[in-house]
Amino acid sequence: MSKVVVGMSGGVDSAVAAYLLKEAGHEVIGVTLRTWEADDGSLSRCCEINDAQASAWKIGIDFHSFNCLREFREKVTEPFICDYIRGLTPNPCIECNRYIKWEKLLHAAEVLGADYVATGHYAYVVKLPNGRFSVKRAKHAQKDQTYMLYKLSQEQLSKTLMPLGDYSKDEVREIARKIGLDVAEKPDSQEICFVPDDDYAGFIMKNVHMGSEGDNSKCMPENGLKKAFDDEKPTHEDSGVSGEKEASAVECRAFSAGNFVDTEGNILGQHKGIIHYTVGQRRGLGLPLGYYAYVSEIRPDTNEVVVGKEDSIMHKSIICRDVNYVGLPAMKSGETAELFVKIRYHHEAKLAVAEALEEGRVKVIFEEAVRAPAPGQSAVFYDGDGCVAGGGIIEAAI
RNA sequence: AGGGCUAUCGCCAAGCGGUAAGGCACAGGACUUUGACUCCUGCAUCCGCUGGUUCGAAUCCAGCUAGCCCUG
Repeated sequence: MSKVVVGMSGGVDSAVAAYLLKEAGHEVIGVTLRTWEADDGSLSRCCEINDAQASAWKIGIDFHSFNCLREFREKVTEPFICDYIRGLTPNPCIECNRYIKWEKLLHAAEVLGADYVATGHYAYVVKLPNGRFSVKRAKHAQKDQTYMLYKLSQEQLSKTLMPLGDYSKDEVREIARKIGLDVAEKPDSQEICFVPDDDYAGFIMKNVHMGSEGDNSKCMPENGLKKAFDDEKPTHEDSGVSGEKEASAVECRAFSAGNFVDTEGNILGQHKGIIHYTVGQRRGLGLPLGYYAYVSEIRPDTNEVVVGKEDSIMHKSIICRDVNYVGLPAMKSGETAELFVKIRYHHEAKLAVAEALEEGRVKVIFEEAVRAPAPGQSAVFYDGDGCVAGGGIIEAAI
């Protein structure tokens, strides 16, 4: 039997996962990662240590907590803020899984002498005939959690167990009740774990460090912003100027009011600042145009939010970058594959053809136009055996 | 200064004497391990103001006020 570190968030799923592994005869150690603690002392919903520890106690396993406060800020929170400032729509859970949960859990496993890490995801880790590891949707899962896991490395997946693959949520709660876990009826988590009040824009305002004495160039997260801007600009390729100065200008504007414009450039009204919007958004625009108006594009360089009718957010193809290959060996430039692609967590995967481009990019052409692909979100590719790859959406076309 | 037109929910807008459609916006809820989308519900006892005609007016009449257009 193996020694397994189980990442325990404080919720039912991970607690039951720990229980099942113990029942299967493994030596199990519960670990909670301290990721985020707000000013008022409240914890992120992903690291409720007291609940996790209580569950571990009940199950009868060792328990440790690891401090990841700094890493979480550097890898999740600050990039999250920077992305919004750049007019993107980040998905912090995906970054967290790759750079915090798995990385720190594996580190914990190393420290504690464990062979595997385990989580409470409703999914399977599978080893394919081609020798690669992939994550596959659980049969009974009403929700497919593999979308959030596409960025995991082969190394990480090779050491991962997901014991809940064969269970439904109801069964998991039933088990939790049976063994007397206090968290058995705890509601499912929702919203961003470090933004419990569902006000992500408020979170950004609170956690961005505004410069003092009129020094606008300092309104940025403590660090990480420079780095974020050194990456190529995703939607506006060659604006010529680059570097910190421009970055600061763009960034400060992201908090200021600007114009809503239509595709012809007509001014339709005033927006509250770029960070409040995401591509595909309809509510909260305050534009009484007589028809449903959606955000079709966010332009950080001019501080404009482009708005249009539904057809303006329908796109037949997208370009992704930093594609991570999971079940599929890395595609060579020019190579194509017919796959199913999901451009957001909810929603079905849609039939598409992926064509590998240069520099880890992939162009995805859908059979039918998809609704509101948002730069910053991820496109995850699937075939019959689960997740084959995925990447960040740079831009939509057509 | 004269002539004409218009004034109905935050915006647009039906209504044409019988007791206020609709769309957008907005609010609340459902859904939801990201942001969104979607879905459901709510949203003018009152029709620029003041009088008048009528059993009865937002709808007809008069005056006033405001805006728009034309003329000098």
